[in-house]
Amino acid sequence: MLPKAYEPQAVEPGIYEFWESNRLFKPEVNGGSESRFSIVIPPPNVTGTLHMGHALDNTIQDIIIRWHRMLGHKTLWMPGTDHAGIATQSVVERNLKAKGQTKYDLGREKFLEAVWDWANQCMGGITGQLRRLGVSPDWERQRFTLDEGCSLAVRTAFKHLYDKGLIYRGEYIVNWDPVTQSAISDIETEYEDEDSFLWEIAYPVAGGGERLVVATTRPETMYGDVAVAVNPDDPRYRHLIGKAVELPLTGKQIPVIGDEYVDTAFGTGALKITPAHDPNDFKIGLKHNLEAVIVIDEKGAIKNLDFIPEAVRGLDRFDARQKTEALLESEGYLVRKLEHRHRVGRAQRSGAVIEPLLSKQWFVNTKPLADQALKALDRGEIRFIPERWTKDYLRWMTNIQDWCISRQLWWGHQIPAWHCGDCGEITVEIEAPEKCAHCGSGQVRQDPDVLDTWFSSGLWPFSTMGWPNTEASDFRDFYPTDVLVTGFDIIFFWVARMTMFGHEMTGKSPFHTVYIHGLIRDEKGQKMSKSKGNTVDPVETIEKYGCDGFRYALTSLITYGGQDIKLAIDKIELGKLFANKIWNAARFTLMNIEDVDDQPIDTANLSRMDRWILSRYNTAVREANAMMADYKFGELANMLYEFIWNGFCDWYVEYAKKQLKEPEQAANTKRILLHVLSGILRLIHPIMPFISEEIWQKLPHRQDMSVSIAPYPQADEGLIDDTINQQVDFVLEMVRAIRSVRQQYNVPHQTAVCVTIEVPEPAEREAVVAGDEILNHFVKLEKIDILEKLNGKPAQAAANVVGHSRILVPLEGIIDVEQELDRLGKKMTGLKSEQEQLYKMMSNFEFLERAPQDVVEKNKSRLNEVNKQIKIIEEQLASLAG
RNA sequence: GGGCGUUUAGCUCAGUUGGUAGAGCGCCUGCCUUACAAGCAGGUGGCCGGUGGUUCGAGUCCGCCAACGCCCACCA
Repeated sequence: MLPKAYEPQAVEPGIYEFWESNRLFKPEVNGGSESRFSIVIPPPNVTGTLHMGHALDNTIQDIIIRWHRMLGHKTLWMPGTDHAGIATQSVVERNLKAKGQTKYDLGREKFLEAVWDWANQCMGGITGQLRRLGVSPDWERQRFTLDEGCSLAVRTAFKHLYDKGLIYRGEYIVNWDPVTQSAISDIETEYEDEDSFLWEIAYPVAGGGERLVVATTRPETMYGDVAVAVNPDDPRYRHLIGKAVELPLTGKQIPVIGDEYVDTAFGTGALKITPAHDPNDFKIGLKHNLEAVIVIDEKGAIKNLDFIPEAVRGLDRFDARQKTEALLESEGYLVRKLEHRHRVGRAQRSGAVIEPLLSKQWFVNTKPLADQALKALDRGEIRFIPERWTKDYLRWMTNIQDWCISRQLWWGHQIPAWHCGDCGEITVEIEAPEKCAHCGSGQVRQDPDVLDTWFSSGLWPFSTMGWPNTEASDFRDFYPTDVLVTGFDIIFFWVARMTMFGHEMTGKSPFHTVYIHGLIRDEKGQKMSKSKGNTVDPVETIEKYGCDGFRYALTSLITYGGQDIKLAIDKIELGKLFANKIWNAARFTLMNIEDVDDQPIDTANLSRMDRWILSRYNTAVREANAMMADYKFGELANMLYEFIWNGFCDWYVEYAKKQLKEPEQAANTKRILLHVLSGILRLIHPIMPFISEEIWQKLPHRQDMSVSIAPYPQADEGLIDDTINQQVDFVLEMVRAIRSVRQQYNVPHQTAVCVTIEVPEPAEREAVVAGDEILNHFVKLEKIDILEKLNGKPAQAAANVVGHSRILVPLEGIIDVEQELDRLGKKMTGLKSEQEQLYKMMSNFEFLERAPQDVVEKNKSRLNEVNKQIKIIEEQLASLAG
């Protein structure tokens, strides 16, 4: 006998172990299948911990994967982790710092060993947490972005792109993070408005008392100024173009140049040009052939250069800003300091203010790659769900900028480029070359930089499948993959890179569908973040509520439009209750079908409730498959909840109690209970894998060792019966109406009552007459009179209406006239307003003319019903008054 | 400056070919009915952000406005 309440914590770990040890997540469990289906996991950071975003993302993937596996497809979910360059290296550096060491103390080799140790130590953490989430990737295929195969893929791709001229090395302004001391890409920087100042500084014009006032948000960069630009159409300054101004505090002379870029309306209309520390100035500098003077070093400190005031040299850029301001003020160059709000770029990872810095880096020329991906989008080879993300993807791809891929880190894929010590040329090879390809010198040294983490992530859908070996069996069987599931925040970082690389390296889109889900927010709608301290730990939540309840909650909150999800604790609570409900429905069923035979359901011998539940069940099956195919997971979860709880439990199981006592029905009822329960377990399994498995193991006559490989139910259309549905639903509505009356007068549920039902409509009468046993069972009737027409009026009866029918419950002596008048009066008000609206429509000539016939008919019959109900209530009110 | 999303019952949210509103929680009432009190039954609760339009008919389509949120953009 099953325990009274479902205890997820007690069963979940054992079940996971059962799946894994039986290797049920391997595609080979459906070995003979022609159909293939594959997903690659968005590899979580190897040193990371599972957060709500992962939980949602992986639950969705697991639902899709489990469904396909149960459909019998050869299904692969490729798992793995990401080495996450900056994130991982920073952690190890921080740990070293706690010991008073830096990476330089260890040296590159020893440091990398330390990072590997750390990564290996962490590897089980995140994958263990994924297991706790119940997901079903093929762990035996687990990959790592820095493993041998992925590394080979990275070097191969790099060489391919380099040879094609799509990777180049050059000196440009990059986003420099002074904390990690590395370049980062454009999309790794985030801009936010911050309060600051606009400094106006006077640059004396050479040879005369005139002063040219520039406006800047970054006075500390002035030492790197090489010119002042004004708009050539600006009458205030036009005459100064070609002249020189003095760069305050330095004794330097710099030219005034004319450039249309300068906005005459902003600031003073004069722009200081610092090519080495501002991307726009860099462009202007190139255009005017200006030298770039680097005055801030990689740590963000002012360089030790002789033209810079001694007091400023070596200062951090923000201290230098203050010091410079002070110097300018004391020497009379500072004109004004205005409050100014402007956008400040910060490194996504470290939070440091980005220093635009001129430096030599590796870049991917992305335009040609993006073009291929865009063409594929045009051809419809890839689609986004929800569709609106297509536009974002398209816009970004269309305006794509070259991608800075080199990072001044040690942890990652070291760039497979070797510099020649003799001729200075670069040799790019997949394996380390012995000599320079250009001059044959043996003095070759590998480029010290590593690649952006997203470079290897971009190859993930095929590097994990064995590429560059295009004969690898996984590559042949499972590439391209089918669907990619992720959050919108990494469409540019990852999805775009995968499509670009996919087309370039394999000639194919790496997936045909990109399913984008919303962000998980806290119950107030705030973004969850460690710094805000509002994160909810999925693993803790699972421990507390059970994995299935949690997964149900997440799934039921997913919307068709992919909106962000506010994770309300109520919903998780509900998921837990739902699991318990399933548990108890199973408990009841199993208790009562111990001796069930293994014969098929005798469809020639079905009660009306039998036919009803089989019809509803098959409808649910049909819808479940359709919703799965359409990625409508929220609707799926809610539909199954409704069917299981309100359909199966509330009505069929209750009615089965009666049928089980009747010898001629018991055997078939047991078969039906088992059939529907087995179906429910399979239907719900992709969402709630543990409880469905736990119960599955206890089912009599089951064919499959695990529900995870049992066939997903397919609808038996022959059992879907709209007539029986409507008729039984009508009777159940009547049950509710009678219960309502009973409740109104506090009739104890054990007390049987007499009911008189007036059913003038033939169709309704047919339903009620055929369903009187149902009525009887659900409302404990002492006596039921079903009449076509009431003869006389029963005194002291409480009344209700359903359809065209009148329900009378004679409750002699108990009737409270006041209460009854009030109750019927309320009902009347509602009916009257509905009647009024219906009349209005039915008397509207244009409505009758233009509305579709079925709508007119529907209105007509509803009006009929409303009129009848009003009449009945009027009669009852009259009888009460009399 | 562009673009996107959200605005429906006290709360969290469904509502996809336009036919006048649903769920869960909460609240109120009655029940320990032999699967489940983590439950059962009954009930209360909404001019669907505002405004104009298309239509016989709009939560649902279109325009404008408002609030909140997000993304993108080199104005120093």
